Amino acid sequence: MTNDPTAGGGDQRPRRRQARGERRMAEILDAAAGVFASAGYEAATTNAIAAAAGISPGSLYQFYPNKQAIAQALADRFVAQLRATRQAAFDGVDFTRLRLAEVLDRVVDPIVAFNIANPGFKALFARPDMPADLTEATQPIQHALHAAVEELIAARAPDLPAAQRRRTTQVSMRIVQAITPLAVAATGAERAATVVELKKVLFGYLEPVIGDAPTAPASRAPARARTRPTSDE
Amino acid sequence: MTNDPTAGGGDQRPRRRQARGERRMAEILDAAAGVFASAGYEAATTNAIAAAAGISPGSLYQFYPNKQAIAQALADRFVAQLRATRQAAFDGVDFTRLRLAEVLDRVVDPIVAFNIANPGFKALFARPDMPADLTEATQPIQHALHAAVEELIAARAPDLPAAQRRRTTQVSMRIVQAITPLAVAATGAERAATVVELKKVLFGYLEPVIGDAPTAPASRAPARARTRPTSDE
DNA sequence: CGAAGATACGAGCACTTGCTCGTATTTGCA
DNA sequence: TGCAAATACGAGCAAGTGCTCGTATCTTCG
Repeated sequence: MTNDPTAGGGDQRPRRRQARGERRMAEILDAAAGVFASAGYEAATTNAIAAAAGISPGSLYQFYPNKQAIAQALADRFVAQLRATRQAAFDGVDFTRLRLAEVLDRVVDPIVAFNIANPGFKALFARPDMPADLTEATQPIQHALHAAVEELIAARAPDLPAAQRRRTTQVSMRIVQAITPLAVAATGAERAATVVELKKVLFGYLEPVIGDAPTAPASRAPARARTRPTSDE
Repeated sequence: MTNDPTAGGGDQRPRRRQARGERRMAEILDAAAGVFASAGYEAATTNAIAAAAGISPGSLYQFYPNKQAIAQALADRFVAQLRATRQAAFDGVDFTRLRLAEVLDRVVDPIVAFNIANPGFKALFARPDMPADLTEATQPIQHALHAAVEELIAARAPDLPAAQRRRTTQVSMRIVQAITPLAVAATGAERAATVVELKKVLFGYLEPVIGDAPTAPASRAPARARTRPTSDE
């Protein structure tokens, strides 16, 4: 996604890579994820990333022109994984035929799992200490997630005014963003209990709005909510 | 609070200040609050703070020995205000005799108002890009808040297991921390609507735990919850 | 008044950061 | 095998940071 040789008209030819080089680039991203996760974007030094990857600073700059390009490539990698996660959770599922508790299970669990599997993700995306253009890279997927959630709410509560629906969506996403780190930081039973709390919060907030019971009969043909295509990507 | 001449046995005598100097120190903190708010702790430069305060870097260091001391003094100032806010909201109030909706009004509104009145606060306390000892400065007040909330929950739900009570407290506070910035960023009706959403979230989460109705009869003598002294400060 | 100390200045020091450059080694391919 | 390109190195540069220092002015108070 980042090193497409045909992309970027303004750039010089993006240099032929050997298989070894491709591997190095992935290793660098792995190292960068760890360094970003534990230090944040600003505090993470390129020398530290190079050291973590087991190479010299000069070698690092053979593959990425600057620090931001590293973060960008890492962000692209995260975005791709998150997109896949989102698709697995949302696409092809008719949320009008599930109980709210089931909906929450299907949506929350993959998100938590993703954050556990990718420790650097939150550090890179949720921290406020990064250049604006880096934050922009995350916006497509943020928007896609927001749209998916808002669509879910619209399907179950078609009469909710648009402004209120937007607020409900925004608040719900903030809740997930706020509580997920708690679950990630915990382990074992405490982590599971935290996830349960997260779902309780969402249930208590959303139940009055979109109801607990399915809004569509279980034996009907697929409702429109699943066939409406997502607008981005 | 920071420059108590009798405190800090290991330090040299902390220099006699003229009234002018005291004013300068306050001006420096005002300037620092703005710079920290817009740039974050790491990105904020001492030269920028000095410039914002209208003085030279050298003059700045006549009053604060280093950058962290500035942040520390600013944090102390915020903590004092937040403590006053918390006392006004919690002390002398018997939360067992109020409906949950009233409890939320009494607790949430001052917190939101405080965050609106002190834009630098969140920048200094909620950002992850600061030294650990700086974060520690915020812990007394964080703990006091946590204790106050946990006590509130304990008063209304005495049978809740301690571990669950702690989780409920932690999650509730995270929710406030996550949604409050949304309210601060909004204005007018949208801000009010966001605060309403925040209270809805808390109500939906807490109502199954601590109930909506008062847990103590309205005509009794003051219950224990208000007389138990707070342990810190 | 006059001296001690508080306040003020701003060039610049010591250090760190992202990044470069000259050079050496390895790989792919004819 | 030979050679061009890719990979690798690491000392060190330019810029930016927190902070210092020598010096000058202003306040306080005997």
